[in-house]
Amino acid sequence: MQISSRFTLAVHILACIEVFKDDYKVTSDFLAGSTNVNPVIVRKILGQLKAAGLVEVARGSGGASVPKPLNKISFLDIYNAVECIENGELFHFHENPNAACPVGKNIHMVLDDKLMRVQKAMEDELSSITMEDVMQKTRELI
Amino acid sequence: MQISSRFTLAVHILACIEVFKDDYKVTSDFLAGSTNVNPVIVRKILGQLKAAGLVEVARGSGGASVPKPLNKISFLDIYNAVECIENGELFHFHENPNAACPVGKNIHMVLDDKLMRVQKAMEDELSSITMEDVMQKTRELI
DNA sequence: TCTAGTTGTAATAAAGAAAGTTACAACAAA
DNA sequence: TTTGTTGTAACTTTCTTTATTACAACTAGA
Repeated sequence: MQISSRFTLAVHILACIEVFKDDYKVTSDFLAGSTNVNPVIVRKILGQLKAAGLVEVARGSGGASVPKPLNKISFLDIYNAVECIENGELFHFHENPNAACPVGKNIHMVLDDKLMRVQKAMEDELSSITMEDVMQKTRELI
Repeated sequence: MQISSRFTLAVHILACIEVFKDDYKVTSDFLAGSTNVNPVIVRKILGQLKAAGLVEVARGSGGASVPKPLNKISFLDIYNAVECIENGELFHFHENPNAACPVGKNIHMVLDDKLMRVQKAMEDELSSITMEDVMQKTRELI
């Protein structure tokens, strides 16, 4: 199972806001045009980013902006903002293993810390990448 | 989005085979009892593990066994066996970003290597954990 | 050889998540 | 007041996961 495209979409949106901030009012329709995604979906993601303090959205007049320095916005911040993971756990466990079986009874105790190590390795790497890195490479390529 | 429970299920199944190998014929029904999962699902996962060379399953007479040393079976082996990820990519990208937009045109070039770093960090951690670690802790707890 | 138990697999259903779409009230600036 | 935008609800479509039933193919042992 893959991590949903909301994450790459959110990064794309933040990059767009930054690239076009001086020349355009960056509305959900504008962003929908660049991402090729439905404007309502864009607005939902903007809402999640806003709740996490990663964007500001002008009600009524329209347009989004980024209120923080880009090197303070990590991929982990974005991931946590848009990827609503149950209990914050990356791995989904099969429900109700048989407590009458010595393996079933202990499987959670055995695996939980190991799965958490894997999740943490991924999150650590996510937190090492920022929107500043994205913008640097984007500007190189433009 | 979470990684499907097939992974934890597969680890549970391998642990069961190992714990009960001397005392029981470990059939899909037996495993279904311990995991509390439908026997057909268990057989599907056994099929995937078999295709990856991680178990052997006796056709007809029934029963599964592990043909490799447990320290040679990493979580990454199991993950790759059961988690059928599209193109092997952890992150799902939004389709067809607008090539007429400077951001949309370059978003893949900008993100692909960064996303791969995250995926690799996760896979490296997965490959550092083996079924031997699982069995050691399981035996401690039993 | 026959029987009993098991595997492999197809077909189908049920449930949940993701993404698209339409519609519209609330809002703010000109 | 008009115009364009946001926030959100409601509904749909599509896809994935898991469950379930059914059964042919298979093997060991009686």
